Amino acid sequence: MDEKTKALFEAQAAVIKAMAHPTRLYIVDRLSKGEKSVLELTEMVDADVSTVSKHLSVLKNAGILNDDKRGKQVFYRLAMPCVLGFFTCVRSVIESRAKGQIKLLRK
Amino acid sequence: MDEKTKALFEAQAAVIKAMAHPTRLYIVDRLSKGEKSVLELTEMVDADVSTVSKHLSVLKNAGILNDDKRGKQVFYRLAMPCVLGFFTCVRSVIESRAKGQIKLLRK
DNA sequence: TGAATATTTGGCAAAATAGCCAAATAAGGC
DNA sequence: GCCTTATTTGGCTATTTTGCCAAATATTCA
Repeated sequence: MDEKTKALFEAQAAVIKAMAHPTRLYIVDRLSKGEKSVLELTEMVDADVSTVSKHLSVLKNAGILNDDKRGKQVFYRLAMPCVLGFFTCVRSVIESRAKGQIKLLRK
Repeated sequence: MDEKTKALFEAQAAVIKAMAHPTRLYIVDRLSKGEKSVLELTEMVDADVSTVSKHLSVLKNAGILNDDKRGKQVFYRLAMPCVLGFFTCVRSVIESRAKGQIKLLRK
């Protein structure tokens, strides 16, 4: 694998890695309904504000979210709605794996 | 966030996590062209066979790949081609972020 | 049976990640 | 300016992930 290809896949993996966390996935899901402030998200997630803030910055740095400061609050919103397509696929992966396991038991 | 929701997002994150590694992403990309043996993939990836084997088992356990033992070899193939849709989105995330940075410089 | 080939597993050390607390920063209202 | 509220950052430890080597396992062939 040449350097250029390696860099390309590293960049792509970095974006996916940003999504690869239950809390961050949940945040993305919530933001699909519209923008939310850090505090609003913190209440939904039930973790320390600093933890949520760090999750948000991971998603923002990956290019998945945008932020918008208004007054004392920072509102985050989905910059790339295409990531919502991940959910459909991931759910079908889980479903398919579950079905496979049932089949295995029946044999 | 109730327990059920938490479990759901953990399961979903686990699948995405399996994709969140440059080598594994590359493997998925290669397998989109058709099945390959562990040795073939190892040559493409340029890492230890044991490392590649472990990456493959991560992808298999996540339900993304299937394996098929024929003789001495084990052939892996894409079980869920929908994950290929990730690439399109991820590339557009990278492109959009790059454009944003250029804009930032011009201001 | 024994050698050769293909793959997986165990174990370990290095690196990356997560999450909490405390402290710093920023904005608004008095 | 000072107090309150909202968010971010620094720092620390615990946990997880990686990737290599060596060893184990499986399969074919002589």
